Amino acid sequence: MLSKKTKYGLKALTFLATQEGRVPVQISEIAQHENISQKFLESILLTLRKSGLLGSKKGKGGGYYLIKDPKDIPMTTVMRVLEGPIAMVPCVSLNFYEKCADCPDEASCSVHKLMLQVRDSTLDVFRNNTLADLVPLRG
Amino acid sequence: MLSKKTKYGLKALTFLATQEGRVPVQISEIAQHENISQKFLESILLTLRKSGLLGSKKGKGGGYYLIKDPKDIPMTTVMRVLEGPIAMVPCVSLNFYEKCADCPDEASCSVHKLMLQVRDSTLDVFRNNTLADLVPLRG
DNA sequence: TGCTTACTCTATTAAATCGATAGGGTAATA
DNA sequence: TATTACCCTATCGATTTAATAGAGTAAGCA
Repeated sequence: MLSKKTKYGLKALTFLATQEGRVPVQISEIAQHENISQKFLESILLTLRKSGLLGSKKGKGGGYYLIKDPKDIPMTTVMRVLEGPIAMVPCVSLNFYEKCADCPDEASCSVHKLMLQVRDSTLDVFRNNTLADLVPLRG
Repeated sequence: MLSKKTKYGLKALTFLATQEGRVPVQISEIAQHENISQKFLESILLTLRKSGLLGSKKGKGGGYYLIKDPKDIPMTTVMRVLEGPIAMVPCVSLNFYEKCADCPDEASCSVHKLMLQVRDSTLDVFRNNTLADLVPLRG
């Protein structure tokens, strides 16, 4: 299951990507527009800022804004920041690898074999999408 | 994350698929061979039996056995029984569809758009694998 | 019949995670 | 210097997960 944190984070990023230029947008505006609990969104935007995807400006006229062009933000990066590992099992994770305690041999593990394929296909999707691809075309 | 329930279930099914014929295998034997808590495995095997993937035999010489040929058991079925929805979000699920409470329009939802692609690619993997494909070749 | 084996089912538990909320702190700006 | 709006910590209830305990029941065999 995709966590609400990730879901809200994606929506917030998409919303910021639709803004003209890099004008700071207030948390309250994003929260209202996307139907998100404002306080919860605060912590999510904080995470995104710390990861380098967003910048922030304090005081009047402040808010959050994208640092890079949406076209240059691959979904692999976004997903790893928000959701963590892309793989369903640590033993097939590229960035969060961990050996299974119970499994004596990865090469002959049926779960490993299957989950490797899932990881690769999911990774393909995220690599082929940038934040710009998520923005709906305006009619 | 893949739950341990699914992980253990997959290992148990794979183990049963390596057995000659349809001889019942005791829970204790599977648990021991795959390093799984026996009691936990019990409940998993029960689920698999109720879903029609496994048969069971009580009393002496009893145990669990595959009902169908491993080649005829697609991973989509197995995953849905053990893990539930394949989609990461209910609004793109084929078998467990549910509308998002917060999202006014799926067609213009960035999360929906992305997760649809992930679902399709993951589904491809599961459709192209049967239980037989998970069994390691014996050297 | 009676004993053993091994599956069946319910209940309980501890731990972890999730989603949300509360409330004060602090930096920047007009 | 007052206001705005981000920053940070703590807490909380609900849910889920993984595991455990223990009693019940059907099947086979002597």
